[in-house]
This record gives sequence, C-alpha cells and structure tokens, in this order.
Amino acid sequence: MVTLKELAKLLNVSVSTVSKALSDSSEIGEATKKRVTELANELNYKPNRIAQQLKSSETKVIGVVVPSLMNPFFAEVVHGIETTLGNNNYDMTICISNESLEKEQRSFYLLSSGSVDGFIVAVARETQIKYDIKHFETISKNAPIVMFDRVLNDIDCNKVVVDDFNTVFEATRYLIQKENRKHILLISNIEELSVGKHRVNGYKKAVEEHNLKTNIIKLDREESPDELIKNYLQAHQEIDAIISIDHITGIMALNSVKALSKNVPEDISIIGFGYVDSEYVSSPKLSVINQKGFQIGQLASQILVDTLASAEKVNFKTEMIKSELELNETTKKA
Amino acid sequence: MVTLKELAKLLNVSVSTVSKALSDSSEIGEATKKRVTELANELNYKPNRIAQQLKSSETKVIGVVVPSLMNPFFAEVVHGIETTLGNNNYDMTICISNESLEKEQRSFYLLSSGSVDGFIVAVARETQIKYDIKHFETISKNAPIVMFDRVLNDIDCNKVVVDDFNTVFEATRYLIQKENRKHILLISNIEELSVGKHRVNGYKKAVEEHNLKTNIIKLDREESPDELIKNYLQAHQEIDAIISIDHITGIMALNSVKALSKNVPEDISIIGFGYVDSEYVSSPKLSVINQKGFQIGQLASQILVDTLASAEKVNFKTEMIKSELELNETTKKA
DNA sequence: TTGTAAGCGTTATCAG
DNA sequence: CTGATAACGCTTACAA
Repeated sequence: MVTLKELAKLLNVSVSTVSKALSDSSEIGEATKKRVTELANELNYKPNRIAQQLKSSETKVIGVVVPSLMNPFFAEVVHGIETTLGNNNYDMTICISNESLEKEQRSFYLLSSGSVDGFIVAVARETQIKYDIKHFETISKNAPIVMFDRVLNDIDCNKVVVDDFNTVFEATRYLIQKENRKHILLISNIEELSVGKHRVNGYKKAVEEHNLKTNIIKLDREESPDELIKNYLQAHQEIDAIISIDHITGIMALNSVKALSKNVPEDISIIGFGYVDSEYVSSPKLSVINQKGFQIGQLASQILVDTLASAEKVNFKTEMIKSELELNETTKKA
Repeated sequence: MVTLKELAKLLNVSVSTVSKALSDSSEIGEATKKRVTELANELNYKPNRIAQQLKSSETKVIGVVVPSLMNPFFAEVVHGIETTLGNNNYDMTICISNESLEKEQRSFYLLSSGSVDGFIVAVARETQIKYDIKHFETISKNAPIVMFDRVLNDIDCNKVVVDDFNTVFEATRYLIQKENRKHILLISNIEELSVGKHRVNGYKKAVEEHNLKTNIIKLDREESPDELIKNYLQAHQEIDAIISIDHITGIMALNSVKALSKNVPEDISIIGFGYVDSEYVSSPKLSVINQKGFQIGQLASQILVDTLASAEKVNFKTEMIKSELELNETTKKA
C-alpha cells in the first residue's frame, strides 16, 4: 500500500503538499498538482480509509444485523439496503444473528466500538422471546439504530414496520367478501414472533367479524408439515380457503390441496406470503401478500443516512410500509 | 465514546498504563489493574477498533463480493462464510455486484483501500462475459482473494469450485443407467456462465456416451418459462426425464409435468439443483443436486483465514467441493 | 511498576 | 504557494 509519505519522498515535497494536491486544494500550484497526481495514478495510490476514518471519526459503514439471509424476505431487505447505501457512499457490514440473542449481542458490541456509524436491525427471535434488550439500550445512546420488521417497542429509535395486522385482515376479508369463502384455514409457523401474532390477530378479527369459525394450524419444520396439512384438510373437508402467513407454507398448502385432487382456486382459494421466486415455483401461481422487502430496506437505510447527515436530533418515527395483495392464480378472478 | 485518554485523566495515570492494565500486562500492578478495569467497565469503555486497525494494519474484516443475495445458493454460501469468519473473529462487509462489472469494480476499489484484509468473490456474469479482469489483477497483488463457484482461470488465487461437469454427468448417467431413461431433457437458464456451460457439457457427455439424443431448452425469465416447458413436453411426448441446472427450473418443470397429468416419477423423472427450501416447495419432493453452499462458504473463508494467518506464501490451490445427488421423490427408488 | 514518546496514514491549522 | 506540526486513539519500545 503506497502512502502519502512515500509519494512525498519520491517527489521531494512534504506530505501535506501531496495531500492537498490530491484533494485539488486551491493552495497548491497547478504544476505540482500535476506532478503529484501523475505519480499517484502511476503508483495506484488510494488514501487509506482506516486512517481517514480515524481522522474524521466517521466510517461510512453501516452495521446490518439480521436473523438470517436464507429467509428470502431478509435477503430482499438486505438487497434494498445495499442499493440505497451504495447510492449514498456507504458500505455495510452484515452480521447474522441466527435468531440467537447471544450472537446478536456479540455482533452489536463488536460493531459498536467505532466500526460503524449506525445500525439497521431486525431483532432475533430469541431476543424477542426473552426480551433481553440491554444491548439495544446501550448502543442506541451512541449510534443511531433503525429497526425493521421485528422491532422492539421499548427501544427509542426509528422503525420501519409492515402493517401485518391489516394486511392479513384485509386478505382474509377479501376471501370472505369477494370470494364468498366461509371456512378459512390459517397456517402459521412463526407464531412466537410479534409479526406472527399480528398476522394471526388480523385473520381472527376478519373471521370473527363475519361470525365465522377460526381454523388454525401451527407448524414447525421438525414434524412433516405437508402431512400435517394434508391430514387436516382431509379431516376438514369444509375448508374452502387457506391463508399462510410465511413465505413457504403457502406453496406447501397449494401442493397439498393439489394432492387431494381439489381444484385451486375453484374449490379452495389460497393466499400466501410472497417472495421473489414464489410465482415461479408454484403452479397455479400463488396469490400472495407482497411485503415489499426491497422498499423496506431502502426506506430503513434512507432514514439512517438522513439521520447521520443531519446534525439536529429529530424525533423518532415509525414508518409503515403497506404490503400489497397480489392476486394471481390461486384466487378467483376479481 | 470514552477513550484511553479520558480514563487516564480520571485515574491520574498515563495512557499507556491504562492500555497495559486493560490488556492485563504483567508490567502493571494488581492494584492499578483493578482500579483501571473497574472504571473502564463502569464507563463502558471499548477500544476503538479503527485506531487498533490503523495501528496494526489489520482490519479483521473480509470483503465479500457476490452477484446477488436473492439467489439462494449465494445466500447459503454467505451463511457459511459468516459462520467460519465469526469463529475466527472476522467480520465481513458484503457488496452485491448485481452481476454488473462496473459495480464489481467499484466495490473492489472501495474495499481495497485498507478496509479489508482479504476478499471472497464469485465473479459477476458481466465480468465473465466481457472478461474484463483488471481489477482482480490489481487487487490480488495486495490482498489475498479466494474465488468460489464463478472463478476466473487467469487470476492467480485460491479457488473453491463445484465439480459442475461431473455432477451433472453423473446425475444424467444415473437417469440413464439406473432408471433406464432414454429421452432426457435439460433445462438451462444460465447458459452464458462458465458453471452453466460445464453443467451442460456434463449432460451432453453422459447422453452421447450412451448414444442418446440431447434435448435442451434454454430459458430466460422474460418469456413465460413455464409455458415454454409445457409446450416442449407436449410436442415431445417421448421425454422421460428432466434435468434442470439451476435452483428454480426444476420445480417449474415438476409443476409443468404435473399439469400435463403425467406421473412423477413413474412417467418422468426429474432432478433439479437444490436449495434450502426446495424440498418444502415441491411435491413430490424434488430430487436434487445439492451444491453444498454452506460448506463452500466455510471452506473459502477457512482458506482465506489460514492464508492471512500464515506468513509464508503458499502456492494457490483450487479445491473442489463435490456436490451430492439427493434422491427424493421425483426419481424412482434406488 | 509506571511514564514518555513515537508511530500507524490522514487531514487541518498555522507559519513561512 | 509550500511545509512543519498536531491530532484522531491506540500500542509498544524504551526510559525512569
């Protein structure tokens, strides 16, 4: 790595002259500027970012802490984050909490010692359950945090959330009112998360508002979830619609229904949660709730970048990104 | 952010005393050590990592540059990378090239100015096609690079590759020899990538070795790929097996076949490329080639960490991770 | 046992 | 127009 000092020696000028010349300062004469920049290019000089960071006490790096990258929703959000940060000359360092509280804490403490200017987080499942949130309290005093999707009400920071309750409420109501469905099954495998609870409650409200019965299956992947769904459907022939509240069980439900030789959407309508590939891997194409992960990521990082740019402390806001019901082929035509 | 200097002032000792005390140096007396650590804890002192990095000219950060995170294969690899790096006290900053040469170059130059100790890359599609690889040549002189999956033969560095040719060759041969298939269709949507070419060639070799005819569909997502597959199958009723060489078209093929009321695997066997969710979103469960993304990520980062740890320059190696044929329900029982 | 000072690579202030 | 110097926060010879 070639440094200012080496350039200075080779050119027989001082370090500060080189520095100024390279930043095109008006203090430096055109002739020297040219000499300097030419040698710098030749030797492929790049200012050492670590040194700049130390000097400016700004890293231009954002710490992103997510539970997983193999969940397509988070992958999508991270993609949105990357795009916006890139446009604002920020890099990101990603830590994966793996839904573990301890891993999340470690990541935070590691990054909080000057490595990043701010954080974007979706809190780990274990953190939500145990509700051990000291690390957020500590950090939020020093560096701005933006939380998305899985947020903590008791932490004072900017938040970007999905209107989980209303989204599922409306999807359920759609099935009842527009498709005249009366026996709607909800399939859930994220019951313990706050977002999961909101979604279930949205479903319940819509169903109860129409004086219908709730039908809920809670899955977890250990068992054989497709069998469970199939058995349930066989035992409950009255089911005429399914709502799945995560990105995978909707497709599983669709496959189960097909296996029972029921017609979709004639006999049973299905609405799942969408992700980038869901329409490619389902047939007929799954009707989905699109959570707009990309936009969520963009908004979260824009808020963070803006916060870092403005000196005055503005009050914390919670922005809501409205999910969109995308009617494809597993619901009847509108 | 509390610094050594502040601690020193508060304790009426010198900065170096504080520094040594905190690193439990034998030079410092127990009494002062105690005073120092207590105040440090109280004030939540964390050494500024940027300063440490400048001092040691080591960042303990690895730059990871991948084409996409929404491709589950890369998400899996990144997960493997994160795990291994975490175990070795490294962080990672991720850049997404989005398959763009220019974005890839920018990422490299940005990170190469001291921000990271080394790189892990899968090269962008555009880079492979245009074969503009100057940025790799430049960087590889200063920082170690490990390439995975999409590698560049002309760059001298460590590599972790998948045996694409043999994997598909063997899968095809399996269909021919064990399942007695004679009309095998290959579906591809990554023809232009080197890995895609290898896979196609593996297929061709197996087919031709048995004096069978090759049948290939090239897809791209703009058109309506499922229709294309369906039409092809309808026009070619003799097809009795399908190999798909990416993570998504295998499931598409399965759905198309079912739509034509053919039985899987009785009438048609299908083998796709697997990813974490493929068995959950297919029914019957797709038989897949498992590329072992997680292991690839682990190995790539282990190699990089080892390289950084050892002073002597060892020769560059190319390691091969053997993919595994996982026979599920879309092939006949072995 | 503790303190002083130099240095990592930059930038910025101030003199020359 | 150019150069010396200090500072960012830390580590580490070397002195005391």
